[in-house]
Amino acid sequence: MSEMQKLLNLKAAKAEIRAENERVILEAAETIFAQHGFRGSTMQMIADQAELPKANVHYYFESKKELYRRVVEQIFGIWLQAADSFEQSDNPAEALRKYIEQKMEVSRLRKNGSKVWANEVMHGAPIIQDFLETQLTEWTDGRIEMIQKWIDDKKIRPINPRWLLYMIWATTQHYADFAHQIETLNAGQ
Amino acid sequence: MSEMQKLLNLKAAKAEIRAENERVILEAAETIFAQHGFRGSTMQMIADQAELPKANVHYYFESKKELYRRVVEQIFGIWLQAADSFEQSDNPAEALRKYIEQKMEVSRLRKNGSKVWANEVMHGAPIIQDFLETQLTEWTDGRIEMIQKWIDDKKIRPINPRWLLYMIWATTQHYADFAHQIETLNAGQ
DNA sequence: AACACAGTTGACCAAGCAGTCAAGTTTGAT
DNA sequence: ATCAAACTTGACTGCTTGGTCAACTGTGTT
Repeated sequence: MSEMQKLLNLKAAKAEIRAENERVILEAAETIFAQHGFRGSTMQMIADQAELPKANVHYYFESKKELYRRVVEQIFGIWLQAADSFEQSDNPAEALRKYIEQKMEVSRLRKNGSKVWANEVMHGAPIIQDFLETQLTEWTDGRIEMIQKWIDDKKIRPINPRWLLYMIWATTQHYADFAHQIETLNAGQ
Repeated sequence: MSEMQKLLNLKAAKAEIRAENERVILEAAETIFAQHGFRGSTMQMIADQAELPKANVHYYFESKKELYRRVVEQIFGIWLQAADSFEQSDNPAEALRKYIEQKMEVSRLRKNGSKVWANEVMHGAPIIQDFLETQLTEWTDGRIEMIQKWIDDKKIRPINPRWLLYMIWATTQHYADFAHQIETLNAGQ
């Protein structure tokens, strides 16, 4: 084994421990933050959920705020990924269906993430304001242009594209954020 | 002045002070709880917003939980009031239009209340679970029956009535809960 | 003037919490 | 066997915060 190889092996092994622990902690944090909000969550709760001592959580994430930021960033990444499925297409029905399906899928599979996002935005987006202003704004403007083109080409009925997007977000998000209310109401069925 | 009259005057004057202070505190609490969530809000913040000493807030409301419960109950009252506008009607277009208008009005005028409600439900409705199970369930089942009748009478196209209601709630609520995101995205216009 | 009683308020306390620290353990390299 | 470096963890600390309390004020009654 060369010097370089050994060093790389060590680094790789350590990096794996770090990566795995960070993953476990992020997942636990997402669950706890979704259930109790930022202030309602304690580092002890997150540590218990991750089955690690509290001090160990602090070893990997400097502060509660830093951990929260990482959780929100991760969710925004998933959000953007789903957004990609709204791909350039000449067929509005297919493009919209794919996008809505994808959003519903995220709502189902990443319920906790959706809740954390909703919480963050509802409280004025103190952490992710820059995402809203840059990436999300750009993406939205692009899709609005696309929808407008469909309208100009008489492929769909005239509608305010912005409001259409807001309605899709509202309905898909609702199933994650208000899951509890919906489950309670559905229970009698 | 009779004994009785005097006593009533005194009681009325005192009752007014109490009523006014409770009103001021409830309004302040709604604002603070909407901005910071339950755990994120402190009694000191609420007291400052109400322009009263903290001890005075505790004089009128025994505990933070009690104050929060009162805020949420108040919102549910307003919610039910808006729900009344979905009155028995043979005209689906009018009934739905009125209801949606009313819900949008509540979202606009009682933004804080809507946010507190959303927060409460998102965290599993620890305080208002009984409302969901009784009053809200009854109301929902009634409207579903009404919508189903419209469908049976061929007055509207067939649609799952429950999902229609969920969609209305989702979209109207969205404008209150995600106001910040929407304002940010609209800013470029 | 004396009293009763609702309302007001600054000072205080105990519990809970984020974050620290120093003494450990593990692992792979030499 | 020894070392280095990353990782682990129980115990501790200072600060925040919900809630209490006792002294005080204002008002209408006798």
